[in-house]
Amino acid sequence: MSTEELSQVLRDRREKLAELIRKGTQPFAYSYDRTHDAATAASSFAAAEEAKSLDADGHGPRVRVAGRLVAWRGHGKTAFAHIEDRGGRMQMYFRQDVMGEERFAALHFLDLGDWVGVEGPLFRTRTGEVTVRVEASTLLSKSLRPLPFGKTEVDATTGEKVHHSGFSDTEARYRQRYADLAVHPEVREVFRARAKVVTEMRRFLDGEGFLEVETPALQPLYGGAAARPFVTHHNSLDRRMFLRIADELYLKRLIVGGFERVYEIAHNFRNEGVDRLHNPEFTMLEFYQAFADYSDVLELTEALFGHVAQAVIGGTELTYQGQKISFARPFARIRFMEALGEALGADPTSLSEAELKKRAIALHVPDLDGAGRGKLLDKLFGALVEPKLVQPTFVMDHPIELSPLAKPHRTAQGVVERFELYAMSAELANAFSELNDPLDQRERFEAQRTLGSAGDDEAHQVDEDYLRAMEYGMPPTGGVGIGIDRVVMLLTDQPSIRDVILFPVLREEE
RNA sequence: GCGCCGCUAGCUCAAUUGGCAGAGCAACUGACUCUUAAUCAGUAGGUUCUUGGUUCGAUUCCAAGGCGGCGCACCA
Repeated sequence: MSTEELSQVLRDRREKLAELIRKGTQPFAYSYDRTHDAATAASSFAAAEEAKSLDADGHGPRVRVAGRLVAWRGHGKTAFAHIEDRGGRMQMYFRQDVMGEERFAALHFLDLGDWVGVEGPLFRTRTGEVTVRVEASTLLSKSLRPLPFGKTEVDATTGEKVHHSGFSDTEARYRQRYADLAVHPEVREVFRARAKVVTEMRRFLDGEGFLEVETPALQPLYGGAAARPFVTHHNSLDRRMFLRIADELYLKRLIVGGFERVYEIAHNFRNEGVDRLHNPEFTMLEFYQAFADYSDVLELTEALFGHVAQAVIGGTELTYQGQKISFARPFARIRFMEALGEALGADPTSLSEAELKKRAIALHVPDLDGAGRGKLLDKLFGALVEPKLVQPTFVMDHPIELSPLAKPHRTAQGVVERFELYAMSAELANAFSELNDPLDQRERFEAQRTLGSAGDDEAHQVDEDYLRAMEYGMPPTGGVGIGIDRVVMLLTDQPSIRDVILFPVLREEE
């Protein structure tokens, strides 16, 4: 793009850059040797005050700090500014009589968004803020495009932060996440919290003796969930391949192989709609424990949630979008059929398929064409019970038709040993006593194949290799999948899954 | 896929019934040696998402399209 085509603000910056280069300044430095970040500088000054080691002018330790220039207030022969680095914000005080005329004049070439390094002693201003009395400043990288900085004011009476202007266009914030992050420290905090969630899940499972593994994202057959896949092609093998919709079947192969406790934090890909709770690419934790059933892994799931909540938000109580939610153990437990029966006013097992369909139609549940008994039960549950599940609730023992990979319930008819954890009316986790009878598994696959040929494009595929693995012998196993993005949404009070994924899927720009 | 809402300066937003497209912040020029939404004076900055239509005249009305948000559907 030629200079003439650029808007005025962009042109100004390029002209400044050209002028800097003419003056012999390197506008894109190679490195900067800093001694402190904003946080360590502030604490070292506080320590010096405590030790009464400030000099006669009130100066504490000398520091070299570096960061992005985020605020500038010029006052003639002095100026105040803030830089922001990993440790927070740090104020700088520039004086012509301290820096000398030439260095002070060079500040004219700085813009908000520039990366700078400064050096000088720390002191406390009249208003009490720890500040660098800048003796020398170095431009580290010139910003050629203005960042959409807002301004924040602290309300004198309430003490609350008031935001002025700023960067609020959601589309631009998702597309230009770098700018969103650059001007919104609170967005950076969300993703720090996300990293902590993942770290703490690992720490918890490692502590329980689980082995972290990696299984294929590129799969010859997809499975482990009911979803449409992304299809791709391997050129040199000339073979169709799928991006995984789940890692479940691979993890259970590893259980067959003798790893008794395994887990994976995996990206799954599902070729489906995008909304507040769904991104086509998302992150799931799955873990499998040999010799355990779903009751055992339910206990483990509760403990894991407790551990993560404690580590990330310091407790089990939180507010999500204005609603108080408690992750204090034990979580509520309801049986799928009982909860549905209560909502229907009739035992769903005693209702015929036609009767169920009539009920669904009466509730204006759409898209019932070709829905079998399992799907009808699921639709009715989704319409009648799910919206009520705001507090963490384990929904137990689902209809067998819905769960082709789960073991039949040891006492109840027509259901499997399965639980899903719900909170804020969204599914957070899904688990079963894993089906380990290869003959039963084959029958379930065949039933899925029938559904598939009847037009259900989410029906499970028959995975012969998985059946072969199970024939070698799979120990009784409990397995759990947890949607990490949704857990992060909850713990960080974010309304959309896009707010916890750095680069969410969007349509093409323009 | 359907419905509703939105798209105007770098950012956040105005614009009467269809009548010269404006403000705050950012930018630029100047003043100012403890400010913090610094202040004060001045200047500049526009493909009003795109295409087409109606009209003497369209940011405004109509049609189609694009992108986004929300809701619905889909997502066991």
